[in-house]
This record gives sequence, C-alpha cells and structure tokens, in this order.
Amino acid sequence: MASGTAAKTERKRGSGVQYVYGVLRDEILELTLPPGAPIDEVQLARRLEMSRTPIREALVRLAGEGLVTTLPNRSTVVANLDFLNLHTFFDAITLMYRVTTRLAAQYHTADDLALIRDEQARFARAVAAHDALAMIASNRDFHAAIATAGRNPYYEGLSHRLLDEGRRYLRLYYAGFEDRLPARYVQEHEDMIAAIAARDVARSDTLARQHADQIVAQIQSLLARDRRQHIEL
Amino acid sequence: MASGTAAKTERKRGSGVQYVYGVLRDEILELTLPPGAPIDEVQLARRLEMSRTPIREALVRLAGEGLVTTLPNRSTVVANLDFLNLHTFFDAITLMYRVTTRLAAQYHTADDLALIRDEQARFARAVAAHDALAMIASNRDFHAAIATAGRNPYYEGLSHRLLDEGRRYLRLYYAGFEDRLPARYVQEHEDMIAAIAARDVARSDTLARQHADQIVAQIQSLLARDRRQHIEL
DNA sequence: TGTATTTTGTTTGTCGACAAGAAACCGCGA
DNA sequence: TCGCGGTTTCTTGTCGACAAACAAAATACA
Repeated sequence: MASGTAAKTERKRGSGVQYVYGVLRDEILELTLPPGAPIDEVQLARRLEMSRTPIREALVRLAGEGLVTTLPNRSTVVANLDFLNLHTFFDAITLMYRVTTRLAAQYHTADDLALIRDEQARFARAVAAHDALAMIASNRDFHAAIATAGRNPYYEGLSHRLLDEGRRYLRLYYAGFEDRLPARYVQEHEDMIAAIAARDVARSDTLARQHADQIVAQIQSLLARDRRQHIEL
Repeated sequence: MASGTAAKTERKRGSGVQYVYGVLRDEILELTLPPGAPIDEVQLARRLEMSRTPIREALVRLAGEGLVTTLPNRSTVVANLDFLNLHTFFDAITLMYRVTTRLAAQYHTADDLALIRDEQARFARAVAAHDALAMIASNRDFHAAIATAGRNPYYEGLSHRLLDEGRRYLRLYYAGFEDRLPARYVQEHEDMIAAIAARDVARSDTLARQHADQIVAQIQSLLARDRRQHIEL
C-alpha cells in the first residue's frame, strides 16, 4: 500500500470524485472490501488525502449502482451478495447475454469487432497465465464490449450492473486457488465472436444462452462445493 | 408557488436530499423542467431553502439514473430526449413489459395483485376524468407495480428507468389538449390483470407485447404529427 | 472593422467546521 | 449478575466560504 510521505499529488480539479469512485469500485468488485464491510468517510478521506465531500459524492454514485447500501444516519456498508435471490441474477444475466449478443450481431461495426477481439485476447492470456483475477475482469470487459456493440444504452447499463455483480460472485471462489480455470470459455467466446461477425442473430442467441448456462452451472457448483466445506461434524 | 414568508420548515435530518430529489424528479418527469434546461445549484438552494450540499447530492443521484447530464466544471442540465435512438427505447421497454408481466404471472402474491388493481383503478379514474397528467403518472405506477410483483430487482430497476423516460415522452404530447385519451388502454390493462391473476404466463407475454406495440405506435404517431407541425413553408 | 487578448463575472468543486442522531459506555439499583 | 437510564463519543448530514475553471464582456491592436 506504500504510504509514508503522503505525496499530496495535486490532482486536477474535478478528478477527485472520479478517483475515489474508481478506487472504491475496484476494491468492492475484487472483494478487497468484503460485502457488509462498513465504509468510514473520515478514514477514507484521510487515506485518499481529500475532503469528505468528494468521498460522499462517490458513495452516492456507488449507492445508485447498488454496490453500497446507505443506512440513514448510520454508516454506509458494502452491498451484500444476496444468495437467496441468486436465481433473479441468473435470469437477468442470461437475458442480457442473449439480447446484447443478438444486437451486436445486427449492429456491430468493424471497430466494435476489433475491440471485442482485443478483450477476448486479454481473456485468453489471463486463462493461459492462470491469473484468476485478470480472467474475471477481462471476462467482464469482453461482454461489456459486446453490449457496447449492440448500441442500446438501456441494455448496456443493466449488463454493466450484472457483470459487475458477477465479478463479485466469481471472485468469491477464485480467490487464491488458480486451479482448472475453465479453458472451454475461451472457445465459447471465439464461437460467439464468429457468430457476431457473420451477423448470424439466431446463432448468436443460441451461443449466448449456452454460455450463460455454463456460467450459471459453474457458480452453482461452486456454491454447492462451498456448502459442503462448511459442514463440520 | 406561494413563497413569501419563507417558512423555514425545520426538516428532519437526512430528509433534505430526499426532498430535493423528489422535487427535481417530478419537475423533470412532468417537463416543468424541459430537456436541456440548465440547473443552477445556488438558485435551487435559494428556492428550496437549504445549502448546496444536499442539492448536489440529489443531482448526483439523478445523474446516476440518467435524468440529468453533468458537464464537468459546467452547469448540469436536464437530460435530453434522444429521438434518434428512440428505437432502442421501444425495444427495451417492450422486452421489460414482457418479462415483468411474465414473472408477475408466476410469482405474484395476493397483496401484489391488490396493489396492481389499485393502480389500475387510479388509471381508469384519470382516463375518465380526462386528466392527462394523472393518466401518465398512474400508467407508470401500474406497470411498476407489475414489475414489483415479478420479484426481480434487476428488471424492476430497468423498468423504472424506462417508465420514467416514457413519462417524459408522453408528457411532450399530452400537454394541454385532453382530447381522446385512449380508453382502450384501460381494457388492455384489465386483460393483463386477468392473465396475471390466472397465472397464465403465455397469455401475459402476448398481452404485454401487444400493449407495448400499442404504446410504441401511439408515440410514433404523435411524433409524426408533431413533425408535420414543425414544417414551415 | 475584425480579430486576438486581457479582464471580469459567474458557477462549480473542494474544504473545514458544526450540529443532530445513534451507538457505546458508565454508573446505579435490584 | 443483570437491567435500565443518563452521559459520552463517534459518525453522519448540513452549512458557509474559498479557489479553480469556464464563459462572456471589454479592450487592444492590426
């Protein structure tokens, strides 16, 4: 974390909020700040060397995206992961995968495709390097690039929210053990790119749905595994 | 708006932001604040008799919901209605109508149904009274109640956003002339309620799609009418 | 007269401070 | 030892003030 001299890094005006927002967001999505952890404003202000006002503003934004929960007159905490309603998450992300991939097949430009391929390359590299954290992040960016290519800001917004939430669920299990990163996802992504490039809407839909089913199945199996570990006799 | 004595209404702590948020939101959705109108913080602070801080916080929340746009270091303005990408709005709201109505048919409780019927009653009353403003608002609440009954917070969030946006589009045309409020919507709503109550998913889907088609067609016809008005020779 | 530059003014972004609630703490009594 | 009321402390919500950034007006110059 390297602090010490407190460099007082003369930030440009207006960049403060964005900076805090980015830091907080990353720490929440990578579970450095675990769900339920309280966020103290003054402490954060000291750590990031700025006033409470920009911190507060960033927190409001994060609350709007559902990443933190603000208890009135009480501390704001990192939003909990709701395992009881996990099915609503699965339902929604499956639908968004399908819809955005379909739209990407219809409306993508050459630049969109290049960006999608870039993200896929980064994803493949992360899987090859057995870097779970990078894999999770680049998987999110891959699907976000597809959503962008679909040119529907409403779907894009919901997709971002769901993908971020998914990052947290995945991070829960790919913490330290870098074993058996699912290389099949790389191939599935390649197939999706091919379908999009061919502007094959029906095939894009099918692939997106299968891909979503894969992820759902994996998270569920991870959940089940976790449950067994918690049983003690 | 009756000012004058500046009653200094001792608000409870923490209610300030919510108050400002509500006022701003209503004025934006009812087009009292037209799209593109600049929002001056200090002016608002004077009008609502509070500091700039809560106003700022409310603006951040509104920006998160896409109702205002914040230009950095410049005034924040009421978000524009993007007629060029109206089709993305139609696409998204049709999908949300279908999905939430389907889910409502599956998961609704007796209380949900009662709430939906309440909103429908208010909608019918507004149509009977030829009160366009009330009709627009209660139509939004009707579909929001259905979304709530669907028990999926992700769909619910996107639906709210789309319904609010729709309020602005509709308000554009139902400004003063209270002529021919479409009474057919009342019947369509009734049919949807019947399908939901019968837990008939397929029929709910069909009705929701037809209802969405109706609204899309109406907005498009209003748009065309408006365009003709704007042509000058 | 038109254009570049300085000056002025207005609005936002950030700061430190203060007051209101809520939680933690303490003392007292049973 | 436990429960209860009051007090203290800690955190948030709100405020007024100041400085930076941008826009517009005023000025200088060709």
